[in-house]
Amino acid sequence: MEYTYDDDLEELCPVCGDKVSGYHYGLLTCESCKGFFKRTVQNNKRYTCAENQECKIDKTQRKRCPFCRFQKCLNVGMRLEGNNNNNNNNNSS
DNA sequence: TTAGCCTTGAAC
DNA sequence: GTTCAAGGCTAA
Repeated sequence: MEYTYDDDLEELCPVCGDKVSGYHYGLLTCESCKGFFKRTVQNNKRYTCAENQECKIDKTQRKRCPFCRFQKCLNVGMRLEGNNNNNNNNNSS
């Protein structure tokens, strides 16, 4: 058995770093990001970053910066509707 | 407002 | 008929 989950594990959200529950919106994300992304996009939520929109999204700061969290969601390639955002991510099956 | 769990629908 | 994903609802 190899315990290589020390640096980065494939079973972690590329957004917040929580444990993924499965494929959501085209990416492996956690239930939190799923509900957050849905609530944000489906309700046309509008957040504002108090800094430079470059906050580091972690499991502790993700709740502090919903704007940067949502930004990262799109940055990793999440899409709710037929929104096709051109973004290339390194993901090989 | 965020996270989690449950239910329903679609695809295979 | 079964499996996976998305959506909805509830709880903290």
